[in-house]
Amino acid sequence: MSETHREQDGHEDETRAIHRDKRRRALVLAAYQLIAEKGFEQLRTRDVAAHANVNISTLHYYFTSKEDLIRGVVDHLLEMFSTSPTPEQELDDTEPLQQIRTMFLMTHHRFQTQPEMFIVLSELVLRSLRDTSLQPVLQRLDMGWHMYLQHIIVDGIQRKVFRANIDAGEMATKLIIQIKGFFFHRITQPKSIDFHSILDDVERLLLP
Amino acid sequence: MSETHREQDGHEDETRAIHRDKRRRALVLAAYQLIAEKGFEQLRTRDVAAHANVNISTLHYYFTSKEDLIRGVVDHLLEMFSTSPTPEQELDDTEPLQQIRTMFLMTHHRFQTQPEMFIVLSELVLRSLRDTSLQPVLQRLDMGWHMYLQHIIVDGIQRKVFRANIDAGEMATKLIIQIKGFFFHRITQPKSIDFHSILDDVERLLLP
Amino acid sequence: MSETHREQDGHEDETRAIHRDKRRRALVLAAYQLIAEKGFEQLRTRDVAAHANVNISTLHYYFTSKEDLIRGVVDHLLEMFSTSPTPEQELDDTEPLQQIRTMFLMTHHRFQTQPEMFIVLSELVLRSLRDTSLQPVLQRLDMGWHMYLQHIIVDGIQRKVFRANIDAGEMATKLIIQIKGFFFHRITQPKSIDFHSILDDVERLLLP
Amino acid sequence: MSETHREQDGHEDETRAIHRDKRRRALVLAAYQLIAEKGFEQLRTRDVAAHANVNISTLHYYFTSKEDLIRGVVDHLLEMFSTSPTPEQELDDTEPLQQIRTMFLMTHHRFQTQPEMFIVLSELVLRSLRDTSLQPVLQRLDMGWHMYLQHIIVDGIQRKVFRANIDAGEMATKLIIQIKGFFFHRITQPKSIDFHSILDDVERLLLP
DNA sequence: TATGAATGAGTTTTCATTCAT
DNA sequence: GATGAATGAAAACTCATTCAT
Repeated sequence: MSETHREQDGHEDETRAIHRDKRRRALVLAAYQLIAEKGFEQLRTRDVAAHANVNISTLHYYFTSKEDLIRGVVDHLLEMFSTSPTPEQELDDTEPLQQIRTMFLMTHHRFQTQPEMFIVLSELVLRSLRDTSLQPVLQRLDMGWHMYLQHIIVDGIQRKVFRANIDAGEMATKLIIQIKGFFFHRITQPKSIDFHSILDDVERLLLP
Repeated sequence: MSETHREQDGHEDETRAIHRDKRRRALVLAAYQLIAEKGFEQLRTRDVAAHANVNISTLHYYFTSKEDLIRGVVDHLLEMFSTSPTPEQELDDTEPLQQIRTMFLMTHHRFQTQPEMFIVLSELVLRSLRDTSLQPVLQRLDMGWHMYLQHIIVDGIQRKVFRANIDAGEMATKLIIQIKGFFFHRITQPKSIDFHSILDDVERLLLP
Repeated sequence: MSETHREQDGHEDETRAIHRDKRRRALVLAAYQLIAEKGFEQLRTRDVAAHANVNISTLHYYFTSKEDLIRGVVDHLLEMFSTSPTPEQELDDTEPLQQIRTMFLMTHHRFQTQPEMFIVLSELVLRSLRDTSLQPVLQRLDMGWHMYLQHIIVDGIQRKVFRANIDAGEMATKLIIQIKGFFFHRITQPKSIDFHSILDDVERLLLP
Repeated sequence: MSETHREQDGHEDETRAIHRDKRRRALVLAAYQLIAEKGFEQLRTRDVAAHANVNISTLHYYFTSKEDLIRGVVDHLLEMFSTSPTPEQELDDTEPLQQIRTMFLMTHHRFQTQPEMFIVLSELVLRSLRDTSLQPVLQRLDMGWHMYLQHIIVDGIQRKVFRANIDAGEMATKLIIQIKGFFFHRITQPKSIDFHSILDDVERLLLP
């Protein structure tokens, strides 16, 4: 019987898939924003549903449980982090130092424009202390970042732009620590330091 | 019944005050440990009471509310941070560089022996995003730390041990950021870097 | 779309009726099996639909409500009970004692091969305590059975195979009670007694 | 401190234990009656709490879960069955036949006065098909009954009141089946047969 | 005819808090 | 001081049913 409507079904399936995706996205986004706003401590499925303008049952139609929804948020966050600031294609075009700079500044730009990203990430970091399933996810995120930086640094050493005696892996970690520290410190001391000052130090560490 | 012991009232008051303090401490400690273990998200007053071996009503006898108990935890944490690693008296005795080193190593030592302190602190930092009453508390904590470091750095500059062109306040902030970053990074990447390597960089930033 | 096939409407109606019946049957059967498996307490329309490989909405297209579906199950059960073991046509051919025996053994055979029938029936018996609409249905089922047995017994008495002083109606009830008791006891004590032993007693009650 | 109130505490503890028991009993009784009234299918913790005149939370203060409450009902039912109709002490005093009779009549009397007992028991029997933890409980109940009857029958055979060629164990089972069958049949056919008629048959089976 | 989406009303369970003793 | 008892409000989750297509 479905065969008589095959072409329509195809379209309908597509439309439905899109609709489904939309709703899921809306719910994940609502959850994401509420986590940023209130933390996991005050995250309520009701609020999420309300923010997505759907009934609480609808939330459970798309996500089997609160944890399932949170998994959706984690995926969303990962996606956000993986999008813009890893412009690998430009690796050969630009000077290594400039690349480091760009990366720092892009990250900083995201602090300003999308602070929720870092808040939700921090919430997840603390949560990973209890929820072991988060650990590999966060480690992969760090690793991707680390590898990207290490790559640039190795390149810089080879080009003799950076000091020869740098341990690239260690240095990459140090850069990450600088950024994490800067952000985490910012939460309590929003105006304590200029990000460029950090960047200057970083350059000093890299250049001969 | 207090009437039967009227003469001893003075002593009893004292005893009671001590007892009261003991109970409060026990409850705060239980809460503190549970926050470190499970985070605010999973903090339950019943669990706190159970860990302190008292009835849940007893908890509410000593703390009017859960928030009141958390305030107690904050005070406790502040006390812990203010105790050992601010040996101000030794400021003149020692070399500034050695003081910086000692401070870094003492903090690191606390990471190892009392990781809960940093976990609870992190939980509070995130919580301060919503609970504004925490902000001044955490700012004061940072400030105390900052002033201590700034003091050493100024001293180091005057003694010409440190570079002359250092902005002492900014540098103090940078040191704090290094430590915060190191700790926060540790949660997800426990074995990524040796703390001494960070310390080496810090020295390089300070020395001429 | 039905307009495009207008001429075939007659045939289609038939096909549709058949299809409709198929679907209903599939749903009823799924419900029947799930009641046997999990009881009314755990009967879920979603599970029924899933077992029949249709969408939950499809279930509601064929049955206006859960209760409607259950009515379908009752009808199905009644049909099952009315099919085989009432071979009325053979009544004159066989010896009354043999007929009783056959009936007992056929019922027993159904215990073994289709235990769900008796489980679902028991569930319905208990349900009839609350759902009065079930009462006449179950009473009719019993009555049919009773009349069949009574018929045989009367015949046996007339043929002087059975004792003359038997109250045929009462005896029929007693036989039913034996079977019901045997089955209900079996649920908790599956291996406590051989069915033939019961049958022997029954014969003793009937024969002079 | 508790030592100063030791005697009072003792009394209080006692009073509390009594109170606690009362509440638990009230809740179990409410559940028991609601199961008899509506079956497990319609058993709601809210209704139970309402019937016991307590808040739903109070129910959960005394029973960790609905299943826990049901366990309480099972215990209650077991207690009810174990109380009156096992007058073992009179075993030697009375004639075996009279004992059998008494037992049948007492059971019948309970049918009339406390039909819920048998309804709840039947609900549990069906539930035991899914909840295996009920199986040993119900088996023990049957076994106790069985042993009691077997005991009487053996005694009757020895006293030459009963037929010599009786298999006491089997006969005990048959008697139980008669009673179960009678009860279960009664649900759908309340007025189909006189219990004494069953009893007469039983006597015929036992006596020479 | 069939279904994915959506939901209202309810289900058990939890939890901070209060009360009487 | 301390506690067992009790609870209102809310939590996540469920389920039969409806609706639009």
